Formats: sequence, C-alpha cells, structure tokens
Amino acid sequence: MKKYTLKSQKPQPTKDWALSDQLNEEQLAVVTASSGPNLVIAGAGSGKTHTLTYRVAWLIHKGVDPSKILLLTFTNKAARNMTDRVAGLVSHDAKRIWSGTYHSIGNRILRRYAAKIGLPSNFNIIDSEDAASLMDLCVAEAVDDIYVKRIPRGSVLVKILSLCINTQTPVPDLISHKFEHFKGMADTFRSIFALFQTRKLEMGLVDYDDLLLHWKRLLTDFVDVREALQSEFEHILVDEYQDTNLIQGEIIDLMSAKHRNLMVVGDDSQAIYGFRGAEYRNILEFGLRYPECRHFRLELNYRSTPQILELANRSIAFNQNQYPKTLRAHRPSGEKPAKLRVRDVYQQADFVAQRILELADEGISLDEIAVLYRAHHHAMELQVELTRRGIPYVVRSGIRFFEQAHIKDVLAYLRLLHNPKDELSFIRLAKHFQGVGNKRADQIWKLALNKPDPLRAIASDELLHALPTRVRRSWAHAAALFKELIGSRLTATPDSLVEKVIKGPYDDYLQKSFGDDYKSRAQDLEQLVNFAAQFEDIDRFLGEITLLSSMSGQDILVGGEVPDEKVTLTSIHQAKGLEWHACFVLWLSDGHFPSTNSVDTLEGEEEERRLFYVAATRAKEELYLSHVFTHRTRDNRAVVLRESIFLEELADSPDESQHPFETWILEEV
DNA sequence: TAATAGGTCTTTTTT
DNA sequence: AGACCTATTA
Repeated sequence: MKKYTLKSQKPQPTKDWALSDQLNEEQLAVVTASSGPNLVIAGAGSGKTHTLTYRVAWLIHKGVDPSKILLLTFTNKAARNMTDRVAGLVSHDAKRIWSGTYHSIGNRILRRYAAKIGLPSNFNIIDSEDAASLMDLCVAEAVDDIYVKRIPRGSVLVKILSLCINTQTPVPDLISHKFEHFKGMADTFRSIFALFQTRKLEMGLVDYDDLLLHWKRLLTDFVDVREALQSEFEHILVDEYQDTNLIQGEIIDLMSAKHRNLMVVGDDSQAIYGFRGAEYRNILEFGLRYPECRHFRLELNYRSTPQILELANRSIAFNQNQYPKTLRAHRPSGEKPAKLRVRDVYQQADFVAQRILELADEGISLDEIAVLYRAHHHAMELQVELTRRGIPYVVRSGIRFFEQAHIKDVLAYLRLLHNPKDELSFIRLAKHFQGVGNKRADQIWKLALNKPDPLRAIASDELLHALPTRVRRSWAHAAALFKELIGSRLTATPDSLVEKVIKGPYDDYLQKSFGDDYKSRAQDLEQLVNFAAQFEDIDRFLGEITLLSSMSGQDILVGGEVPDEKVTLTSIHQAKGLEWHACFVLWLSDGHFPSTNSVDTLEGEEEERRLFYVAATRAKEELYLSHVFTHRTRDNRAVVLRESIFLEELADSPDESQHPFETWILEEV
C-alpha cells in the first residue's frame, strides 16, 4: 500500500499578516468582522478602499475560494485596482474573484443564462445614444404619424424608462411624480416601451438597464438560476453602496439571500447619483432589512489637512438628511483653503494656470494637481489656456472615447459581425456609403433579412443587382469589405478586424465627413487598433468597451506620446474616490454650482451640496475655490453672478478669521 | 422621392 | 460634438 498525500487547497499566505501595521483599529474590526451582514459607514478619506481590499484578502486568507467572492465597485477601473492589490496580498489566484460594476457583472452572468431570457448569448450592448435612436424608431412604428410630433424625443423617453426601471416605479407613477407635463401620455409611453423591449430582444441587443433588469429576472423567475447563483457566491461586498439604486439593491439582496454574507460600504454624505435613480435610503435602511447586521464606522480621515476637513464638515452640516458623523483629521495642520473672486472665466483660467506653474516650481508633481467642476463646459476656457501655456493635462469628463462618432462607426462593423441581427449597427454603417441614407439602408436590410444567411446576403451579387446603378457603385465597396470580413470572422483577432475596416472604404467617409478633423480622428482609430489588440476575441472586446467607464482617450491608449506628468481636469462625479495634493474647484457661482436645474427641491440642493463636499474632500493640502462674478451669456448679455450659496453660507460670521477659508484678492499688473 | 449640405440649438452629472 | 430642421440637389 502506498500513501499518497493530496496537497492542501487552502491558500498559503506569502506575506506577513501583521494586519495591525497596515490598518487602524476601526479598519481592523471591519477586515476581521465575522460573516453575516455588515454595514460600514466610511467617511471621505478614511481608507475605505484600503480596508475593503484587506477584507477580501483576509477572506481568501481564511480559505474562501476567490471565485466565490463577488465584489461590486462603482467603476471597472476601481475593480481592477482592487483585484490587483488583493493579488499582491495573497498568493492565491485573486484574479478569480468576481469584481466589477453592477453592469459588467450583469453582463457576465447574462452571457451564461441569456437563453432563459430569450436572448442570444452573442447579444450586443448598446449605449444610451443607441438606445435613444432605437426608441425613435419605436415611436415611428407605434404611434400614428399625426401624433408623433407630440411625443418627446427618444433620448427623453429613454431617460424616463430608465428611471422607471432603476427606481422600480410604474410608468404612470413616475410621470405624475417627475414629468407632470407628460401627464395623460402614460399609456402611449407604455406601448412604446413595450415595443422597445421587444425590438431589443429581436435584435439581440441589451441596454444598460437591461443588464440589471434581466439579471433580476433571472433571480426572481428561474428557481434553478436563483439557487445556482445564491450558492455560488459565498461572500458579497459592495463598495459605494450609497450610490446604488433600488433595483441594484434588490439584486444584491437576492444574490446574498442564502449565505447572507453581505458587506456594504459607503458614505451617505457622498451620495451624488440621485439623477440616475440612486437611492441612498438603501444605506440608511440597511439595518432594517438586515436586523442582525453589525455596524462599523471609519471616521479617521487620512487624506486632508484639518483646515480642509473643517470646511467640508461645516458645509455638509447644512444638509438635514444625513447620518450624523464626526470625521476626524489625522494629518497635521496646513493652510486654510483659498476662496477667490475672479472677474470672468478668462481670469479664472489665468489664475489656475499660473498657480499650477507655481506649484510645479515648488516641486509638486502635475499628477498631484486636479481641477474639479460641476459640468464639462466649465473647463473649456481653462483647456485653451493650459494648451496655450504648454501645461500637459488630461480631461476626464465629457464625451467618452468610445462614444465618439468615428469610433462607434468602426465598431458598428464588428458588432454586426458579432451579432448579425444587430440592425442598429447595420443602419449606422450602411450610411457610410454614398447614396445610402435611412430609407435605402432599411430596404437593404429587409432584402437581406429574408435570406438564410443575412450577413452573406448583404455582400451578395444578387443584392447588388437589385440596387439602382448609382448606389450599386458605392455598395460594391461595402460588399467587398463584407466578403473579406466574413471570411476571417472566426479566426481574426479584434485588432485585425478593426484594421481591415479603417483601411477600407470607411477612410473615404472619414475624410469626407470630418474634414479638417480627419487627422486626429484617424489617429484615434489607430489607437483603437492598439487597444483591440489586448483582447483575444471579439466577444470580450465588444463586451467590455461599452461598459468601460473611463472617459478620456488617454486611459484607453496604449503607448502613444503621453507626457509623464499631467494635470487632471475632471467632473466632480468622475473624481469620486480619488485624491490630489492640490484641487481647484471652478465656477462656484450662483446658478452654475449649484446648478439652476437642481435647486428647486430640497433633495436637489442637498445632492449638490454633497457634490461640493466630495469636491472639497478630494484635496490633501491645498484647496482653491473660485467664484466667477461676471459672465457673458450665449446671447452676449453681460451678467453679474452672486457667489454660490455653498460659499456664502460658510461665511456666516462677521469675523473673517472664523471663516473656513481665506479670501484672496487678485491684482493684475 | 430620398440623400445631403448647411445652419441653429442644445447640455449637468454617467453605467 | 452632435442632433434636428430646412433648403437644395440627384
């Protein structure tokens, strides 16, 4: 008889687990908390991500199989960072943990069970722009011509439907609550929405909301799927829980119903996604849904000076709806934040640019400097000024790399190859060919659809001959390209497919329709080839890019001549979770921040104030708050702007030394 | 009849 | 930067 020893499957820690060196007492309690529901209220800069990372590592260290851990984060980038950090802490294969946004996890799960919902597993994901144009098509189909003009645009309808889904509110209720001007149209809307959902299923398309909606349906309508998923994930951890909405909250409750090992982390003071249906009652009422849950608090702030924290704390105290909390500063004393009054946007840009150069002279890395603002266009003049002075910067707001027209154009070809039922992509790419518009594209699609292999039919000679001479000439280019693409569809890598498209007839279209912008767009497309090269197959490539949250091209670009150091220009929303040595907050003027659209309700105003709180708490040492006091409106009227109430309310004492900021006077020489 | 070119208006924030 | 509307062209 021979003894054979099976090696232990338990992970072996490679690193020294002296946790108390890495974590404070509050954090340690969270990391080593026992199983079951755990609620962590974590103030800004309290090491929330750090703690959550250690918690995951600790679980793996204790023997939990990484593939049975589900970690939900707010962006996919955050997920990647945390997974990498966990991998650095445990020897075990941390890559196997399920981490990502709700939408990307929903995508992964849905690929597995697509058939249950009546979807092909090669479904394509559409962004809100595509969803809006499909909605327009549905309006045209579902509504009599004479009434079409009375129906709001597709983008508005998509927004309404999206809110209904994310807040789990029936259409009529939402309309009477938030869109009173559409009262009486609820039934029309409902029939349009029903058609919209049907069309997406037929075309094998899924929008952002469907990723949540179908995921939830899998859990509620299919017992076998529910049990499989509930058993599969032993531990579920949710970051930024204050920004989850109702359907996300329900999904998590369903997913964790069996093991009930659910740890949620968040800060109600940083809830800034109400416009997208986020429901911070999820976090406030967590204790009601899980009466046995343990409560933890992280209240020691490692990020900012006491002066910055003082300003942030005093500001957020003006909000009525919140968990009372005391955020304590750990860092030594620093300078008071600066408040400045700038004459106009150009002076604001001058000030920021000049101050950035001074900071750089003092030895502060440009990577440690950020400019934060409420709305993308608040930074336009600054972008011009930074460019003029040769200060390198990245913009992390505005249109995303993958949302740009030329990128979406090229991707449309790949999407159609991946899912030949994707009519939306077909219509988009068909219009690249001279003489083809909506009507002709529709006609070609219908001709091809009846054929056994629609993709080949598009490229067939038969179809070509059915077209009028003029269109036939240009469509011959399309047919040739398609023949080539179809031939290599199964073997080709994503980057070679992208390359085939951009080297083909699309290049002519690009030149013709973008003119002087052609060069930079062509460069973007080259970068797209590089980016695509990271993916093994189209499946993964297409699956990931629509869900990629990063805004700027620079995050996407591999290689290229990116400067080593650059200032970050970002919307406050995009700045969540990040920190810099010095932060500039622009446009703290009445009507701009808080924005006019938000201030008519208390909820709106409080969310704006939380936004201001998030902005202020991004700064480690220096915080500059700028009030633009004169401005020219679009119709060229000069207006004088009061300072933001968020500044005004902080200066409630006649004694200036009591103000949480120092007022700077600008002098021009 | 349908495509396209040119002018105007819009926009908070994002998965 | 792009969508929508209108006028012009094929």
